[in-house]
Amino acid sequence: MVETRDKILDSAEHLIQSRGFSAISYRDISDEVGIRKASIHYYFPTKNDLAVAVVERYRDVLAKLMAQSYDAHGSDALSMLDDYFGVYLSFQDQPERICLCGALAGDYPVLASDTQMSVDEFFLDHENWLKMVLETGESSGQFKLSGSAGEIASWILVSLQGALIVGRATNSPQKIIEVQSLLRRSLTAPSAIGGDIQDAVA
Amino acid sequence: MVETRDKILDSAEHLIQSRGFSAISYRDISDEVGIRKASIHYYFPTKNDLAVAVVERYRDVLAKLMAQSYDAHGSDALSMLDDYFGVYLSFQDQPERICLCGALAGDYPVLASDTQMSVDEFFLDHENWLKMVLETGESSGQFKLSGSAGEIASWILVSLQGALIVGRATNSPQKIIEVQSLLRRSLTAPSAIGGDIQDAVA
DNA sequence: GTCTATACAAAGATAGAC
DNA sequence: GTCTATCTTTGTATAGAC
Repeated sequence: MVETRDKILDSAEHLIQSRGFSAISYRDISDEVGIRKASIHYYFPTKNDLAVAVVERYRDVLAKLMAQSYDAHGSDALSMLDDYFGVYLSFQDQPERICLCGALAGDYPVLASDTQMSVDEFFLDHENWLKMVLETGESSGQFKLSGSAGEIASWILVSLQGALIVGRATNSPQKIIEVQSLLRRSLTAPSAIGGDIQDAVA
Repeated sequence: MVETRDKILDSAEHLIQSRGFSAISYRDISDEVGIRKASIHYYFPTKNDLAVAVVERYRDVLAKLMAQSYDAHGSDALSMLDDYFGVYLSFQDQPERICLCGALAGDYPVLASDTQMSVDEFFLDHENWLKMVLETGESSGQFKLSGSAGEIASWILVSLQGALIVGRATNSPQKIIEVQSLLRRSLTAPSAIGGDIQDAVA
């Protein structure tokens, strides 16, 4: 049986992803869950309490996914990268939604400080994990890095977050696939293959 | 002398950039401009009217910048690209702000349809201009494209927008410089220079 | 063109019955 | 735990005087 608390979190999560934190209300959530506004306050006294809980749960889900990916193929950086891309690919059949923390980052200055901290840590989690993946791939020879692992990790993150946000506004969900393809290429192709070598040397 | 209408637009613009569209009110603007709420309604009857006007002005400013860049060095793609990067670099000394249309894209589903259209067109303007720059650079040999010009134009746009949004949330304004450096490298370096060639051939 | 005044709806939040 | 009822503030928007 699904707890009321979880239903509230589910509703809040997707409403924030779809409309943004400032634009949603206790009324929106109570309509969806089928309870009264006051009942939400029982679980989450303030809107900020709700925000923190939603982000923490979201962080955990993603952290588990990343940990599982590492367990499954911790020495295969390309597979881990593809697992990470898969998270963003899953937004394709929910074109109204973007990453929860991407959405909250849009409202960042109006969030309470503990919500800000959670969002911040979400991004750092991902950057650190991606950095590990890139270093693994560089060691194994799968990747050829054109900059520091940390910088490229950050680039991957912002590219994908940006693709979700801009892609939603331009009705182009394929942006995510395109970005993934280009990122993959720039990491795996040391370029200058075949006919290009002459140009590179010249 | 600065018109009241322009003061309102100035205030609305930076408030949206800083806090997001849903989070700002006529009161916020009236406080800043020093007039009454009702006076804002004289110029912009509805909040949506205000949003459209702010976006249209912003679009025009950027379109003029891009046109000027083309006039100044229409055959030097690298200079045009650096001009474009300069727009995003200018956010470094205003760390609370992001691109107006990046901010509005975060609220996209709750915007009225004509505001949505303007935001959409803003992004298309930039993609098209970047595509032209990339094609120019490819023709002249300045750039070596690892995908279609359109795809890479989109990638540049989403990378920079993402860098602004995530960079604000992680207090890392240097993300913008890092992304620019990596983008520039991936466009200008056919990689495999010097010692790397052996690896590429192997 | 800017103001005061106000209408009306919606917001977050709390008290207290059940 | 969930409800009804209510408080208080804030929001968008309008009417009409000056």
